[in-house]
Amino acid sequence: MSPATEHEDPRRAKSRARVLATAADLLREEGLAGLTIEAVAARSGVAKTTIYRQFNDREALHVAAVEAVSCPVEMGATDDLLADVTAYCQGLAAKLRDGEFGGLLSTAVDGSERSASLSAAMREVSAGRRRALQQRLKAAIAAGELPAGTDLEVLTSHLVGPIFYRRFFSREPITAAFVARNVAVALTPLASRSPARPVSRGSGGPPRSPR
Amino acid sequence: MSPATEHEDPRRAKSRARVLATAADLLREEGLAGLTIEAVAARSGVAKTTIYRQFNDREALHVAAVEAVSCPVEMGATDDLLADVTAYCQGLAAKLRDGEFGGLLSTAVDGSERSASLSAAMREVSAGRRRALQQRLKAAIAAGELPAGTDLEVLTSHLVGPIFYRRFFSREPITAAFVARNVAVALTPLASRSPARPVSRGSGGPPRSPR
DNA sequence: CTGTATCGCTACGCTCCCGTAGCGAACGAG
DNA sequence: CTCGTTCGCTACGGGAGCGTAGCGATACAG
Repeated sequence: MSPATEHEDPRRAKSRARVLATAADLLREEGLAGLTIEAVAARSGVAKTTIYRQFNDREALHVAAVEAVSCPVEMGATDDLLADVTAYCQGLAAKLRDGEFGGLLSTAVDGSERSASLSAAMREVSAGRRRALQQRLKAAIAAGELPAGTDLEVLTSHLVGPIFYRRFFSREPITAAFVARNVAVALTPLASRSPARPVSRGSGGPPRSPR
Repeated sequence: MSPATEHEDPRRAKSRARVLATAADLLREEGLAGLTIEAVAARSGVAKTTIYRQFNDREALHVAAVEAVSCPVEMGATDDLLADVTAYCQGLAAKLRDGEFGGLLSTAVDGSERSASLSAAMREVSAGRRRALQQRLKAAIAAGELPAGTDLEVLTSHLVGPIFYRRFFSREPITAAFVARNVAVALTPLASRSPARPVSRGSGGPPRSPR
């Protein structure tokens, strides 16, 4: 936006940080309906006028709040593809479960339906989060851990799609066991059968948390 | 609720139908924020007071609207598992793409985060929609089209999860080609290799609709 | 035909939120 | 130290929406 990273008045930066943090809290606690400029002002201690000086309207604030919580998931790089990907998906599941991320995302889903800028932000945040996964899978192909013709688009969908689906639509608990099974089923038929690791179904997590 | 299906005053039923239809329209067009009793009254022609006589508050109306549009997807029962499931998923994708269903669901995602009753409604609608798919897959196991140990929970997640993920999170277009590839990748490694149908990757839909 | 349920209408008090304006005080940069 | 920016504060007019109350008119049931 501003040409280069110019010196920004620290007061301005501090205000914005507090506003964005408060906005995220409000979205998480009360949903899209709870994000009002007045509520943000009251809770953050930043004056309403000051907020309007940095954000044109509620939507701009929402977009900024979503972008600010991009929430990357770490990706290991061992020689064990299944372990790396499983760890990644477990990390993603954990962030969706109890982080502030899930509550925030749900508001963005509704907002994106009718706001081009929010929709774009969602697309970007989403793509950015999957990038690490994509790269690991590409490396796996290069290393021969996955067949050359593997459809990465579909494979990543299989890995992360079900987690989101459970979290926001079917609303069943995302157990570690489910995530592990999900990854195993997606990868095992593709991976060159390694001799030492049969990847039995249902492995990986606690033996199946009852509820 | 009422003991048996007692005779309901047709006036009451008609009011409710009009209110629910209008509520769905409003949700689709303006999101969760657009669902106000006053707006429903103004657009539906049903008086505000009448609405309050049947729905306690905005949330009750939202729940009822979501339940009313349960939107089942048809499931074929030929002897071709891949074809049946692909058709099902294409139908689901179509409803999410351009039906009123997608816009409605997005509002329910946000609402479910903070409303137990909406969350329950989502769970139920979700489960109901998948039931046909589950049954077809179970029949496939019985018929030997799928191995006995198949994890149905994970498999259905692979089939429908990616479609929802694309629609609401990554916000990429859900092409027929993608759906077809998704189903093929999920089913092919499991299905007993039928002699006549190699299921090449990328098949099934129109050769890849550009946008 | 008669009683009852439901309707639409109007009006009300209340709360919340929007977005803007003008002010003096406080802070950071040079 | 001085200048310019940013801040917090107060105040305002206006618009929506909530949920309730009371009214006569009307459509259904027996």
